[in-house]
Order: sequence, then structure tokens, then C-alpha cells
Amino acid sequence: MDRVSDPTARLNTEQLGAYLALMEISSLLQYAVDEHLRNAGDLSYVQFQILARLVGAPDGKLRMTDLADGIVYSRSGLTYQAGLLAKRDLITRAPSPDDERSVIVSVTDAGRALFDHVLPGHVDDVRRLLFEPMTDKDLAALSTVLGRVRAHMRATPPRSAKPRAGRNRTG
Amino acid sequence: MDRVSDPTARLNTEQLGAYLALMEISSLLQYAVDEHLRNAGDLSYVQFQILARLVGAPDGKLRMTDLADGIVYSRSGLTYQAGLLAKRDLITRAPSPDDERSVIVSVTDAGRALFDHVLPGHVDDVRRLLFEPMTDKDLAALSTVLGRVRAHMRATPPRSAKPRAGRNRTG
DNA sequence: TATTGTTATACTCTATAACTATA
DNA sequence: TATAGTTATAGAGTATAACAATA
Repeated sequence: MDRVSDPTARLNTEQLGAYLALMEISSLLQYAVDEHLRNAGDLSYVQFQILARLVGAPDGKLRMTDLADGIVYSRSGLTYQAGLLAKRDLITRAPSPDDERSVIVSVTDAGRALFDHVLPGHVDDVRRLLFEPMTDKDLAALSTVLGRVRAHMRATPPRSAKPRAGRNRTG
Repeated sequence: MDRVSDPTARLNTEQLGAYLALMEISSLLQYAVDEHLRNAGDLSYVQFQILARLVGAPDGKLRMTDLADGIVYSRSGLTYQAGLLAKRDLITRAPSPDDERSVIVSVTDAGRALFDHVLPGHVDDVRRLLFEPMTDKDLAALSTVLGRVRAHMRATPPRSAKPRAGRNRTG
């Protein structure tokens, strides 16, 4: 009985609808965006995110660890994706001078060029699919809610709270 | 110049933020929900969706094609997932009497039982992560916007409009 | 010919564990 | 010991194309 939320509670009709709509929208959007990135630059969404972070970083450099944070991956998954990008000379990797354990990832000119090449279509997809049907009020409302939810999720025990014993969530 | 949307347009700061928040939220939610379904019932999200549709269908029966619609898959992907569910006796498959080409999928009692077993924790995850931080007004606003966006996406040329010649989306 | 579905196959991605090297 | 990252490996999921059968 030390649960924060009550597992016997239901979702009301409006909640259920919103949940399903959210998942459908993000799924369709992801699909569309993925396909565009693949066609336009042979990039997966994850690879695009890596490039985006690097392009937005000071000097176009970040440590592997910094890249991993927020991109959901395991470190080995990031190594794999970074390996693909490096093979195409879109990024380079070099040991950090400060901490020899760390690896500094840098976008190359080719990486920036590809990112710039792909970005307009990406943005266009998002605008066309997601924002086109919204009014300014819609956008403002959406921003408010999503911001709140994101903050809540980030503060919520990081996915599954494994350390806790006796997780009987389905009883 | 026959584009509906202008590819040179940018996303403003608020749009970009909302887009990133949406993707982060759905990603985290998907991750959490996926993990729960896996732990509680050894089900992937897709398998859960298949069961959910069947449970909600008249007589617990649907054709493969009906199942495929909306679940983003290729038909072979659906066959694969249905195969996994059938192997566990959670569904059965039989040729349709009406149209011998079609396959009718039915939930078994075991399938219903597993779905019922897993549902409360699933719902609880969604409520805890997504709806807990929302006010009633938030929910109402979100529903409105998402509903509009979903309708727009469904009406929009089904992902990538391949039939169109000369798709230069990244120029 | 078009539709429904399966199968074979190849590929991508992800996760785990073992490992190296530095702090 | 803890941290940063890689590698090996195995498994899940997906897509494509070829196929069979029915409409």
C-alpha cells in the first residue's frame, strides 16, 4: 500500500482517447520523419539526433557520455551508431586530452553539410504534419501541457525503478 | 511550386520546443509501457495492441487485414507477431468462411486472461506518467489539439506520397 | 489480375556481458 | 573501485520479394 498511484483506477474516456491519439501521432510522425531522413540522407532518426546535438554544441564536439544522455541508448548502442557515422566521415572520434578515458566526438564538415541538407525537409515534415492544423492557441496550450508532462516524466523515477523490491505491478 | 507547404519556412521556438517535447514524452512513455508489458506478460507493445483490438472486437475476431490497418506494419510483420501469439495459444487463426483468402484471428480465453492481467499495470503506467501532472483543463486542451492533429494526419497523403514524381524535398 | 496471407531471407537495431584502459 | 568506452554476440523486429491460393 505504499504506491503513489492507485492501480485500480481507470482512465476515463477522454484520457484514453488522448493517450491513443498521442501514441498514434508520435508513431506516424516518427515514421514520416524517419523515412524522409533515410531517403534524403541515409540517416536513421538516432543518427540525425546525434548530428543535431553535435551541430548545436560548442565547436561541434561532445563526449560519448554526453551524447548518450537523453538518447535512450545503451552505451554499446551509441558506439554502434557512432561507428556508422564515423565510417561515413560524418563525425570523428578522438581521446579527450583532459580525461584519457573519454572520447570526444566531433562533427566533420561533411557531417554539417549533410545535416544542413536534411534539415529543411525534416522541419517541413514536422510543420506539415504536426503544426499545420494548429491554431496559435492550440500551440500555446500544447506547449504548456507537454512542458508540464515532460518535467514530470524527467522527475519520475527513471523508468521502472528497478532497485525496488517486490514489484508486483500487475496483481 | 505546387507544394502545399513552404519548405523554406522555419519552426519557431515554441514549435520546436513542442515538437521535441512530444517526441521525448512519447519515447519515454513507450519505453516505460514496453518494459511493463514485457515484465508483466512477456508482450511487446505491438502484441499488446493486437490483443487489445481483438478483445475490443465483436466475438473477439478480426481479419489479418483489419489487424494490420493502423498498426504500422507490413503484412509479413503482422504474420510474424501473430505467429508468436499463436504459438503461445493467445490467439488462433483460421480461414474465413466468407472469403477463403482471408484469415480470421480470434483471441483465446488465455489471451483474454493475459490481457486482463496486464491491463491494469499498463493503464497505471499511462496515468502515472502522462496524466498525473495534468489538470482537467490541460487534458481538455490536449484532447482538442491531438484530435485535430490526428484527423489532419489521417487525411494527409499516407506517408511520403510515393506515387508523386520528382520528390525533391531536400533541395 | 487483384487481393490475402505466408515464407525465406537479409538487415538493422538493441541489449548484455566481458573486456581494456584510465581515474 | 569506479568510470568511459569498445567488442562480441545473440536476439528481436522489420522489410522486401517470391510465392501460393482465392476472388
